[in-house]
Amino acid sequence: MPADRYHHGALRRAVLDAAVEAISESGPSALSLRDLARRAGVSHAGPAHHFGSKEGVFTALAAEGFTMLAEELETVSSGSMAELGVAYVRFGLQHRAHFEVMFRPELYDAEDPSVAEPRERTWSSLSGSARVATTYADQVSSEVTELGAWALVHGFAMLAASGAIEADSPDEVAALVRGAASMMFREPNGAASPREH
Amino acid sequence: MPADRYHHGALRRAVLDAAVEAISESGPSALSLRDLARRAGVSHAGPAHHFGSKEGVFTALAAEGFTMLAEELETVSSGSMAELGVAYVRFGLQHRAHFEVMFRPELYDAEDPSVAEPRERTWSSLSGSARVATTYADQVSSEVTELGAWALVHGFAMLAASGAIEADSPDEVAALVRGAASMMFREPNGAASPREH
DNA sequence: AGCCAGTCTTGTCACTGTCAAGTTCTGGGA
DNA sequence: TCCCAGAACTTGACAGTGACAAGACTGGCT
Repeated sequence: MPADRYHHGALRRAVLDAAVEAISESGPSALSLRDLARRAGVSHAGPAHHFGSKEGVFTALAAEGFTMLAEELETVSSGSMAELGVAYVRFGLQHRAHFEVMFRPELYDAEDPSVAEPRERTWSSLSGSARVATTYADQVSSEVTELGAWALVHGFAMLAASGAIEADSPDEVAALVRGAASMMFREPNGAASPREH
Repeated sequence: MPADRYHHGALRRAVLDAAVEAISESGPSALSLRDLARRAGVSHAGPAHHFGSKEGVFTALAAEGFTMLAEELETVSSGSMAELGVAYVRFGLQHRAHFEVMFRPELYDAEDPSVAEPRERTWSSLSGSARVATTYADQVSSEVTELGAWALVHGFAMLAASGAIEADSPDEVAALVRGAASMMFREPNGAASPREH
């Protein structure tokens, strides 16, 4: 459908894509509805009309992000904590724009069902795997292992996304995560573990 | 020094305190220089004049935050990874405003020496402790243990600060961190640190 | 006394998010 | 076929923002 029509017809997608682009360029705090409007070829109030407000745009982005992440984690059915962690971090690097919004809850409406539902799904993937991974050995409470798993993985993702970890490629970060996860959960250190000396 | 003088005399501190207050109320992205000016009892361009720009205010806050954190960690000389983690997370909860700015590098000039120097100090506290804690047992590379330690601790701090972890008191979070750290680093799970080495 | 570098103020600019009111389009009932 | 209710966008306006230039005040030095 041509861009010069009065009814854009695909404003929602156009705005969200523009938002991802804009956030990738200069972060979520620099996002401007008027800029989105320009990128989508629409009048300055178009985006706000469709999403209600700026917060509405962020909420839609967060919902989309959590949904993608949940699906991503659910395909990693190996049950290995290390592989789940790798997937989590990989997602953070691959969809940086979404990821940055998702974990900045003051930007959007975190209670909105479209966000809360997939967020619960990602959480149960992680905590479920952590529970299984430590059934064998430990006397630590399950709360500790589950939250510990999430914290480890989330910390890696945050540090990698903020540039605090200097790694040339996502694969390098993945190797780090794999190593740390198997260290914490005493999983067999698997094929991908770092080369031994 | 009276507040109605032309030369305020303590504008820097007044603005930074106002910033901490404002951020505690509604997050860093809602911070407005003009609001800081009002809180500090100063004309609308006062803060920007002193700090150069809004980024300058954030840079000063980040510098102050990393300095406090570095000193905090350096007093935890027990060498126990668990206790370092507790201190890290406790700092994040106690100085939430500073903490939120510190790990949002797009807000400030992360290369500024006033930020970079204390940031290096906190990092070496953490990685040093991680290195010691795993001297005994592991065959994992030191990069993995050091970054793993940081990620675990940072992840807890982020999740706690963003409200993702429901804990009634900082002490509860501290207990979680202690548990997860000793799980990962195989430290004795007791309250105190390993005295031998 | 005279000056001057710093400290803060005033005035203005382009830009932002939101809202109310207007315009244009779409689909479906008669 | 006509028409019209309402959805999809636009237009216009408002208060608020960060940045900058230019001015006003201050206190210390000679």
